[in-house]
Order: sequence, then C-alpha cells, then structure tokens
Amino acid sequence: MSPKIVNKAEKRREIGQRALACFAREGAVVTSMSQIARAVGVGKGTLYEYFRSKEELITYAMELYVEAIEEQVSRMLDGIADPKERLRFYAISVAEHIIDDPKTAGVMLAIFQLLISDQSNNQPAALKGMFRQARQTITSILREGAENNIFTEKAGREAETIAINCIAIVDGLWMHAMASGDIDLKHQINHYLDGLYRLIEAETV
Amino acid sequence: MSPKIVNKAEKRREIGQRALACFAREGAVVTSMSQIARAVGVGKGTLYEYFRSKEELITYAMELYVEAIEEQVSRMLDGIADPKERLRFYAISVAEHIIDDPKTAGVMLAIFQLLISDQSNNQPAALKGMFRQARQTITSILREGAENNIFTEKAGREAETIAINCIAIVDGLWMHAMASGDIDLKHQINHYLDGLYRLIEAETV
Amino acid sequence: MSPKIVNKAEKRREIGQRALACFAREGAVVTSMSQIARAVGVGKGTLYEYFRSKEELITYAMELYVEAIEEQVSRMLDGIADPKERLRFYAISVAEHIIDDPKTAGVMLAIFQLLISDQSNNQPAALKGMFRQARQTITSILREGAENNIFTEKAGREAETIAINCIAIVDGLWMHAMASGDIDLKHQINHYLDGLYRLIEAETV
Amino acid sequence: MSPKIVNKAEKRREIGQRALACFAREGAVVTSMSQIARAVGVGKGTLYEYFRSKEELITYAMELYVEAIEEQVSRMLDGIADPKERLRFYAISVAEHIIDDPKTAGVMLAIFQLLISDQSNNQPAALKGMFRQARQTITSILREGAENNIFTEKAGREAETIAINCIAIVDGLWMHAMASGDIDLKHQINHYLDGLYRLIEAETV
DNA sequence: AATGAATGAGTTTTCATTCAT
DNA sequence: TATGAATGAAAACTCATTCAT
Repeated sequence: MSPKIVNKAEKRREIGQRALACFAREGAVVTSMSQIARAVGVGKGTLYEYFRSKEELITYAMELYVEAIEEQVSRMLDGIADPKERLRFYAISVAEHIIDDPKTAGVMLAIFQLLISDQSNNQPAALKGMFRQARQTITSILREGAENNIFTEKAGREAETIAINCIAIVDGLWMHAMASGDIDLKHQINHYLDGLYRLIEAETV
Repeated sequence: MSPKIVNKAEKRREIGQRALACFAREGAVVTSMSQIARAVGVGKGTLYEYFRSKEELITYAMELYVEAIEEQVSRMLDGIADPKERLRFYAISVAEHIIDDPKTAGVMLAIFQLLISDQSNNQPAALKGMFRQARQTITSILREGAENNIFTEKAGREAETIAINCIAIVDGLWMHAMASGDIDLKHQINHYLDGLYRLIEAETV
Repeated sequence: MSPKIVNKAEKRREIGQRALACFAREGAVVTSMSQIARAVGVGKGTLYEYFRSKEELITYAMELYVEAIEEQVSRMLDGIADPKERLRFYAISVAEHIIDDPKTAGVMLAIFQLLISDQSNNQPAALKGMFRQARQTITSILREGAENNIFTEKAGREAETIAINCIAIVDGLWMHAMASGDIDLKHQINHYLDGLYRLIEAETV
Repeated sequence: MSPKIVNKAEKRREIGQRALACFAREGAVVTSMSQIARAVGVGKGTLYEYFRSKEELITYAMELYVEAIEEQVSRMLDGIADPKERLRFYAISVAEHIIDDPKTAGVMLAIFQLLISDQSNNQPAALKGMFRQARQTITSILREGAENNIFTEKAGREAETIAINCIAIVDGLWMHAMASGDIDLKHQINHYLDGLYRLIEAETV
C-alpha cells in the first residue's frame, strides 16, 4: 500500500541531526527553517511532514544532542572502576565534548535558555531530565565511593550537594573557557577535583 | 564643552538602561526596537541617533548590566575586611543578584552567547573585560589573604586558578538553579567555600 | 462493459459525497485535499485519479448537493396535489433544508459565488441548470394551477415571473435568516404566499 | 514633533477603498495582502500599519461598502415623497447598484458569508447593523404610508414582516440575476411591488 | 535633533499537486 | 490502480532600518 517506504522515525532523526548542526553553527533562534531544509537537502515543506513546528524541531534536536552526550559519556565511564577516576573522567569528558566542538556550546546555552525561559512548557521534560540524570550519575559515584571506603562517610551523605557543585563547576568552566579563551579547562577541573579529593578521601590507615 | 555631548552620553545611557529592562523582561532577540522606543519614551528613529543598530544597543545594554553588577558588588565588598567573608559575600551576592530577578538570567546567558559566538567581534571587549575584572577581584582577595597569612602561601600562588573555579561554580550554579528549580544556591556555595577554606586556610599555630 | 467504469463513477460519487460533508462542515476553500482524503478513507493521490483538481472536485460536490436537494424536494412534492400546497411546501422545504443544517448555507453561497464569478467557465453548467430546474418546477405548478382554474389565467401567463420571485424570496430569506438570526422563516414565506394567493387565486363562484 | 503629517484615518479609508476594489474583482479570501499593497501603491508592511490583520482590513472594507450603499440610497430617497415610489425606488436602486458594478456582487456575497460563518465574532457588528438599518427604512416607509392612509392599517401592523420580505426578494433577485443572466431585475421587482401594492393599498373612497 | 510613516526582505507555515513505487 | 512522501510557491505577518519633514 505504501508506495514509498520511508522510515519516518529514522528520517526524523536525520533531520534532527542536521538541524542540530545548524543550531550549533548559528543559534537555534536565528536559524531559519529554509536554512535547515537546505542543510538537510529537502524542501521546506518536508520539514513540516516530520515536525509540527520549528519549536518542535528545536526541542527534538536538543534532545538528540543531550542523548548523545549522555550515551557517549556513560559508555566511556563503563571501563573505569576507581570512583575518583570515574568522577574525573566524567567531568573532563563532558567539558571536552563541548569544547572540542565549540559550536556545540551554543546548543548547550540554548538548552539552558529554553529551560530558564519556558518553565511552564511541558516539552523540554526530556531536557530537564538530562540534568537530573547527570546529577544522579555523580551522586552514585560518590555514594559508591563512600560505601567502598574510598570516600568518607560524610561525602556519601553530602553526595548530592557535591554532585551539583561538580556539574555546576564543569558547566561554568566550559562557558568561561569559551568566552575568555585563556582558560586551561583540564587544569581547572583537576585543581578542583584534587581539592575535593583531599577533602572527601577516607583516611586509609 | 558643549553641554550637548554630556546630554548625548546621558541619554544613551538612559536608553540603554530602559532597553535592558526590556531585554530582561522578554529576551533581547524578541524585543523589538519599537518596544524599546516606547519604553524609553522616544521615537523609533531616535534610537538610531544614539545607536547605529540594534546589535550595538544590545551590546551597550549588556555592558551597562555588567557594570551595574560589578559596581554594586564592589561597593558592598568595601565594607568587609576578612578575605574569607569577602569571598563568600562576593559569590553569594553575584548569584543572588541574578536569581532575585530571574529574567536577568536571560541577559547573562545572552552575554555568554555573544562572547562565545562573536569571537571575532571587537564590540564586546567591555563584556570580556567584565570576566577578567571579576577574576582579578577574587584573585586579589586570595592573594591578600595569603599575604596576611590567612590563606596559605600556596593559595596565593594558585590564586588565579582558584578564582576561575570560584567564578565558574557561581555561574554554573545559578544556571542550574534556574533551570532545575530545586537547588539551594546559598547552601551550594557555602559548601564549596567551606571546603575551599579548609584547603587553603593557613594553619594558625 | 468493463465493470471498472461503473466502479469509477461510483467511487467518484462517493468521494464527492464525503467531500461535500467536509465542505458543509468547514467551507470549501479551507477544506484541504488531505482532509478530504482522510474523510473518504483513501490516499491523497487517489483523489487525483478521480478529479483533475480540487476545483473539479468542489464543483462536482456542489452538483451532487444540488441534485440531492432537487431530488428530495421533488420526491416530497409527489404526494401533494393542491398547487397552493405544493408551492408552499416547495418553498418551505427548500428553505428549511438549508436552515436545518446551517453549514449547508455555506455551500449554497459558494455555489452562487461560483456562478457569479466564473461566468466564462463551462463546468458549472449543471449548477446553472439547477436554478432553471427549480424555476421550471414552480412555473409548472403555477401553470397547472391556472389550467385547473385554481389560479387565474393571468397567473398562468405570468408564471415564469412569479416563479423567479418565489425562488428569489426563498433564497433571500434563508440568507437573511442565517445572517440576522431573528427571522421566522416559515412566517415570512407564508406571509408572502398568502399575499400571492390572494392575488392569483381564481374567483370561485 | 510629527515628522510626516499623515491623516491616518483618511489613509485607512483610502486603503480600504482600494482593497474593496480588489475584493470585488477577485473575492476577499483569494486576494492576497501583496496584491492589495500593490493596488494601493504602498508596501506590504504599510497595510499592517493601518490594519492589524487581513481580517480587519476585509471587515473594514466591507463596512465602507455598506456605508456607501446606505448613504447613496438614502440620499436619493430624500427627494421622493410618495411611499409607494419610495419603496419602489429603494428596491430598484439597491438592486441596480449591485448589478451595475457586477463585481460588487462578490462583496455582497462575501458579507453574507462572513455573517453566516462568524456568528460569534464581534467585528461585523457594523455589517449586521446594515441589514437592520435597511429593514428599518422600509418598515418606516410602510408605517408612514399606513399613517397617511396610503397603505392599509394592516400593512402598518405587518410592516416588519413585509420589509423583511422586500429585502429578501431584492437580494435574492440580484443573486439569481447575476447567476443566471436572463432575469430582468426591474421587471421582477415591479411585478412583486405591483402585487404588494394591490394587497396593501388603502381603499380610497 | 527628533520623529514615525514607510518599507521589503525575511519568517513561519500551509497545501494543491506530482510522481516513484 | 493506489499511495503518501516530497515539494515549492504562496500566504500572512514582523521588524530593523531609512528618511522626509
């Protein structure tokens, strides 16, 4: 019956990916649907076959971006056992993922902008979830560390607070790194974590 | 010599201030020149007597914003002598200044976006300066603390690195606080600084 | 000979019917081919197998509509013998057919619009025929009435003129009734016909 | 203060007039704002300086049209004293006003369409008023005639009903005249009115 | 110097129509 | 024959900017 068999979900994803590239290059708001269509290599109208509106496309693209980071980082984390290493690796790889493709930073900022402005909206639930997810990952690392007597018991108790600070410093750092151009991201993160570890490392007798 | 010149600068400032209020309320991109003109109480054309373009007006308004924060914070800092107190106060007052008027966060994000995207541009020099300024303020506090034997000598040497992390965590925190809605900003900052102070406080015999 | 041909005409009719329902519900101009296709239960492309264009489909649907009214009314007329009753019934049932399903009025207006604007077009011949048909029906009623000495001889001679006025008043009335909302259609028609009958009724000795 | 003194109301009117011509030529729905702008001789954007939306422009143009008819007809009516003449003149001049500029009929139909579809809307109040106005004019003519013993007392009592029928037949007639092309408007109206007068004329002793 | 009327390029979105399957 | 994915022309509308006054 279907004359042309098209995997709609797949194409949707592809459009989202290409749109993401545009957003990263120029900013989501100022990227026009025409530009996206050209970038994807389809007609303007086709975009509306896959997304009800520009907003929906933006949100979807951001979700893709967030998924990608999460997946990549968590995959990399799998190979590391030591909680200290895990935490350090997590922080640095997130930061570098953003710095490596500097255009990506714009997407990250756009996500923040969306979450800050559209607090009533229901769509960006997936985006909000991303932060919760990240927070949880770090909290877990800290708690596990505490359980395994690598971090202090107190660190385990304060895991959530520490996790939030970790994430905040990482995000704050890449932002400033991108804005200023003279910040050594790795050095900053290591300095922070070295201090943190001195504070929360359990005394090994 | 001619009083006109003073007036021109003054009016420019006034327009910038009112525009800033609009930007905070609605976001710089979606605020139209008509809206600004109405808010300022002048004709649309008049805006172009004082600014070559909307972009110039936006940038100028952001500079005003940044100046205002800097000034306010530095004025408040004057009354505080203890470096530890000074640092804590600095961090918390910056964060709360943004959180108190949540719309302001949008301006802050816009500034970052501007700095990240327009790295070639020469206009946002003043904005870039802001971060340097802030960094310097904190660096100074730390160095002074080290000189007065309140912080370790090492803290004095690493003052710049610590300052960057301080700023980064503050900016990261208000962003996440605004985006997530369930973060106790003060608690997070205090937790970070308490840890920091344990690390850099000089042993008082 | 081939059964396909029968099917084709039948399906064409079915599509027209369903399209008509859409037009009545929403207006022909704003009803999209997609909507029609969905309502009919076929693919968008299929519509173009049966109609060269949307316009052709619209015209055809209107023809169906007109046929339906004609058929319904004439079927009902069959049971009535008295010319006065026939005329009254005709007028009222046409008017009420339109008022009962108010959306239908839009179709009627669209038909007028089509006829008024597209005077060059050859397609709406069937539509034009409808009015001629109606005129003839009423003319016949009047002439028969005159022959049977129920209406005056003069009425028989002026039958065409009277018929046109009859139709005009009926169409004018439902239009104003729909537009104004405070017109008692039946009362108006009866008032008109009562007057008419006083004028054209043959004196029964 | 005003750099360019423009009578906004006047220009609004002028735009409305030219738009009306477009609507008459092509139909309000299918006339694009670009076409109107070109016809008026201004830029697209200028239209939106005077009308918030296309809908507002359409409604306004129709109001102009209605006003024009009303004014013209009532001005002509002034010179006529005899109620019978007045009524006849009213009916014929309205009908001919529409027939004379056949394009105008499209506007009339569009007004009906608007009133029939948009019964919730508040804008076309002025349009609705037009029909009430016309009804009242005719009702008054009939009542005055009855008072002056030209029409029967009964005609005075039924004035409203008769007025509605009068208007309906006139509107129905020009519609059918335009649609069919073979109707003698004047003859039809005269035939109707001659009949009516026979019915409602007071017996002069 | 100040103004606001005028503008048109550019935006998002719709939809009749085509055509490969 | 039937389909629906793809399309691009066209629509309504916005707004930064210009310029005559």
